[in-house]
Amino acid sequence: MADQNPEQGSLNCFTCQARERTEWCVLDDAELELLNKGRLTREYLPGEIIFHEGDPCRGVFCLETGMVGVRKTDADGNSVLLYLVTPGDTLGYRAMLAGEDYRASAEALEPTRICVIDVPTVRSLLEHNPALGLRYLKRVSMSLGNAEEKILHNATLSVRARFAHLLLVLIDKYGEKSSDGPTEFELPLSRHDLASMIGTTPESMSRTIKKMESDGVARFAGRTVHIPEIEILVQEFEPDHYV
Amino acid sequence: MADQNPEQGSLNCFTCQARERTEWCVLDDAELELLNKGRLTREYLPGEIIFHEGDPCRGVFCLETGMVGVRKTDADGNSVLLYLVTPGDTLGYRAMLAGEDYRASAEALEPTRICVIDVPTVRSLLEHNPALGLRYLKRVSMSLGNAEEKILHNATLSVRARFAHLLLVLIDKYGEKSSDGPTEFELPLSRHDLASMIGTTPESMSRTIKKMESDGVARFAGRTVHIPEIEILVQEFEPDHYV
DNA sequence: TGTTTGATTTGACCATCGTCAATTCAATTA
DNA sequence: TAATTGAATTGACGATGGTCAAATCAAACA
Repeated sequence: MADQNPEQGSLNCFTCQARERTEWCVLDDAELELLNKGRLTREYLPGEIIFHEGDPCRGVFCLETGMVGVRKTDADGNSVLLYLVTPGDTLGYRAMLAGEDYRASAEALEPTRICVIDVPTVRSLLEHNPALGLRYLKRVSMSLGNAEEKILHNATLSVRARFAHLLLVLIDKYGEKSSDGPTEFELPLSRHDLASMIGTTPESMSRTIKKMESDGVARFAGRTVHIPEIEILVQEFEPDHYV
Repeated sequence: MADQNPEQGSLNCFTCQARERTEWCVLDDAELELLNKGRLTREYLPGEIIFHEGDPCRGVFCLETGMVGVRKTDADGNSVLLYLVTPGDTLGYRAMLAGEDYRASAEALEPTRICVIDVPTVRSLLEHNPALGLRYLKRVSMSLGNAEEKILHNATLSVRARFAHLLLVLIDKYGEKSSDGPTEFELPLSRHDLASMIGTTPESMSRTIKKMESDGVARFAGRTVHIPEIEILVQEFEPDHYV
């Protein structure tokens, strides 16, 4: 794990660019001071583990730059990639709020700069500012809604439909927001990780991509994806969706 | 929907038997008064819908007696049964806390008695009592952890292993808590609903049950299940678990 | 430029599981 | 008791998608 490096990025919570996009936006100056004191900045290189499934919760992580993947692995080594965490997102709050050990692990997928806020600080802030709790409640509840949707999708949709859905989500997050017409964007993930996001194997992922190309739904060159018509992708996911 | 029936069950939040097991246990008398005022009791017969996916959130439901199933259904009519809600559980809080419409529907599976607390009341309580928010945070966060685990299980385990796991969960909730030796208990669900809890079809459910019987793992007579040795069931779910 | 290494793709195979249709079972009612 | 109804089971079939092994590709490096 790389050491703290105050040269780049913001020096503290007051000047942090990401703050307005995080839960902390509801804190007043005194509370920000507390937050800042309970804070420690860390840097990770791709592949480095931020926390492991089963580890006791160390606090809440605020991602400043880079990208983190949240994975859950079973005894046989099978795993799913549950979340991609990007700047402005918080990480590790589920375990903290549930009062549990981590039930998933977090790994840097790119060079990543993160602040860790220790458990007592977060707990104290939560106990004194109901608005912060409400913020987290909203976040966790929406996340639960998404997880439940994923359970339904995985149970009822084909690999191809799930992949179409994943592409739409990734476009929404990493691509330009043109709702129709041709779209081009960069996948932030390897084939292996794409596969584990939709609960399938790299082999099936490959074949699905190939089939989609031959059907003219999308073109893949390495991590670059070209989609001639977004609407076609939507119909892959919702067969009865009409324009 | 049956009308309010004050003859049976508790008359108000102060005398409610279930209260100590709910989030409301952190409220003081003044807050309980408010809760009680924002409350309305309803009764439902099996099959009756308490709320529908897409409906605007009406509040938080407290289950006093009976049982409710929370289902999520897609455009093609495929559905999964996400939760079984039993007395002392709360229902519908996810949508309320996320500030969303319901993203699943709730249906009475047995004759059921529920209190509804309207949105403004819950919101007011949450804004003034951080402890209540923390309670809900814990509940939603643990629920999210379980949902994420389910995503992993559905992606990596066979129907049979998932069913073994479901049986263990149901035994833990509805059976006697003997950790070893023979166990007998009543399934609270039809074959169809068992299937939709693990994301499969009634046909596959039937065949899985048949296979488990012929393997001596369990015996099924209608809704009565007899398990000669719990540990065998655990091994179905975790093949490398050792005694 | 050749080599190494890991990612990706392809091929071959087949197990699991979903689908559809028919049958059996069980509970309720005429 | 016979008839009705919906749930559960069984059979037959095939598609989807997983597994394993081999081949190919691409990036980093000597």
